[in-house]
Amino acid sequence: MIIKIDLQSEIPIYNQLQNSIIEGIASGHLKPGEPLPSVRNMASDLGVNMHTVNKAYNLLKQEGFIQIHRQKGVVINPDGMPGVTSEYLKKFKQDIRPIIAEALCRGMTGKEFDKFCNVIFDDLKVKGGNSDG
Amino acid sequence: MIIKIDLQSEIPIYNQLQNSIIEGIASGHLKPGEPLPSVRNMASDLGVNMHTVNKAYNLLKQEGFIQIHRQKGVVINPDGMPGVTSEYLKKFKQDIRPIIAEALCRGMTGKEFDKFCNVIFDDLKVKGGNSDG
Amino acid sequence: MIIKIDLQSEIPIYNQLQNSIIEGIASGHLKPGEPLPSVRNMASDLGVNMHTVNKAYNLLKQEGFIQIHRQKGVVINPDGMPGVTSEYLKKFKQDIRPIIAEALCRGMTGKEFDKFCNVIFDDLKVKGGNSDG
Amino acid sequence: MIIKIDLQSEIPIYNQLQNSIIEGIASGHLKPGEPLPSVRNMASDLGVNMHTVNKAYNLLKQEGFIQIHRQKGVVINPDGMPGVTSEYLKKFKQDIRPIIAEALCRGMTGKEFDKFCNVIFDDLKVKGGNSDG
DNA sequence: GTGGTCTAGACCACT
DNA sequence: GTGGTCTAGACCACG
Repeated sequence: MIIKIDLQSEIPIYNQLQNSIIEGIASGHLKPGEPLPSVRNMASDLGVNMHTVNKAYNLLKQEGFIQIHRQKGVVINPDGMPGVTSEYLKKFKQDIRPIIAEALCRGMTGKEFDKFCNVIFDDLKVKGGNSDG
Repeated sequence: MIIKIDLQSEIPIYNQLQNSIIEGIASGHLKPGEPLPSVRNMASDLGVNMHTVNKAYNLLKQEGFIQIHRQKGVVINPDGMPGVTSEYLKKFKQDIRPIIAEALCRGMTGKEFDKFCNVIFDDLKVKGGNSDG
Repeated sequence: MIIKIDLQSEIPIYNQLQNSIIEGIASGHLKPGEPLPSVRNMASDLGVNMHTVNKAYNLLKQEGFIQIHRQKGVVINPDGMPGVTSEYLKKFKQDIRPIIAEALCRGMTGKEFDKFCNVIFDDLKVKGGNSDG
Repeated sequence: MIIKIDLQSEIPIYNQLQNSIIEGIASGHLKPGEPLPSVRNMASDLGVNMHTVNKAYNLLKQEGFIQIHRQKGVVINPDGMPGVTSEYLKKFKQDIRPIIAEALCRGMTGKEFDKFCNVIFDDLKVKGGNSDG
C-alpha cells in the first residue's frame, strides 16, 4: 500500500492521509484486521509530522474504520467497516450536493454524471483486483 | 432567492455563499443576466461582512458564473455558464473520488450511489433546491 | 472613427475612451484640427455618462492632445501633438517596466519583445493608411 | 531583496508588491525555490497591512510565480516560471497597445521605442532593477 | 450607490 | 509560527 501525499495541495495532509487509507480499504488493498504502520513509522515514511498522522488515525477511529490499541498498534477494524448510517447519509448528501449543483450548472446531464462516477467506482475496485503492493 | 448561511459550519461562509448561488443557477432560480444583490446588501441580508461576500463574488467571477461591473453591480453571466472543461473535470474527479471511496468502503453499490445522486439532481432541477431531507 | 467601449472591462471607461482617441490620432484617423463630437454627442453615441466623456476629454486636454473651446467644441490640437518630454518619458518607463519584467520572467527575449511591439506599431500605423471610417 | 512601496502612488500597493517581486525574479535576485518573507513579516517590513500582502501573494500564486504552503510559507515556484502562454500574450498586447499608441502619437519611432525598452531590459537583467534613472 | 482598496485586529487550522 | 478566514469600519474611483 503506497500512500502519496501532495504537500502542495490545499487539502490538509491529515485529510489526504485519511482519504488514502479509505481508498485503500475500498479497493481491497487494506483488509479488516490488517495492521497499519505505527504513527511514528507512518510519519517518517511520509515525511510528515507525527501529530498529523495521529490526527488522521484518530478521525478514522472515530468513524469506525480502524482500531487503535495502545500496545498492539493500529489495525483496520476487524469487525468490518461501518455501514451506510443515516448520519453518514446526511454528510454524504451535504458533501455531494454542491458538486452536483455545479455539474448541473455547467450543463452536465445526470447520465454523464453517473458515467463519470462509475468510472471512478470501477477504477477504485479494479485497483483492488490487481496487486501492486 | 433565499440564501441561508450556517455561521457555525466548518465550511467557510464565502464558500457556502458560492455554493448557494451555484445551486440557484442550477435550479433556475437565478437566470443569466439576472442581477445579484450588491456586495453590501447581500452582506447585510446574510448578516456577514462585506468582504466575505466580496470574496465569494470574486471567486464566482473567476469561474465564469457571474460578471462584476464596477458601477452597475453583479449579474449572472448573461453569456451563459461555463461548460464542462477539462480543467473542471479534473477538479470534479478530485473532489468526488474520496466521496466515492468512502461510499464503496461502507458497502454502497454503484446503483445505490447513482440513485442518491439522481435524487439530488432531480431535487435541484425540479424543486429548486429547497429540500433538505 | 469608430470607438468601441468594453463595459465589462476592468479598465475605466474614461480611460478606454482616452486610449481610443490617442489610437485614432496615432493611426492618422484623427488629424490635428479635426473636430471631435461634443461631450453630449459622444456620450450618447457610446451610451455612457456625460461625466465620463468629460473626464476623458479633460485629461486629453491636460496632456495636450486636444483643445476644448466653450462654443466651438472639441478639436484635435491643431498645433500638433505633444512631443517626447522628459516628464512623459518618466511615465513611459514607469508604465512599461513591469510589463518588461514579467516578459523577462516568462522567458521572453528582447528580440521577441521587440517583434511583438513592432507588430503592434505597424498595426496602428497601417490602420491609418487604410480607411474604414 | 529590498522592496520599496510608494504609499502615495495611485497604483494599488498589492500591485506594486506584485511587480516588485516579478522584477526580483526577472533580475535573478529571487530564484526558484527561494523563500519569501511570511505574509506578516513582509507586511511589517513594508509597513502595510497583512491582507494587502496576502492579496499580492495570492495573485502571484494564481499566475504561477510563487507557491504558497499553508504552514511552510511562500516560495518562488521551484518548478520554474510560467511561460509565454497565449493567454499571457493577449494580456500583454492589451497592456502595451495604449503605451505604443501614445508613443507613436508623440512622434517616437519604432527604433527609439525598441531602444528605450532594451535599456530597461538590460537594466533588469544586469543590475537587478536597482536603477531608477 | 457601486465595487476596489486598505487598515487594524481577531480567531482558527495545520504542522 | 504559518496562512486562512472573518469582522468592522474607512476612503476612493467610477458613473
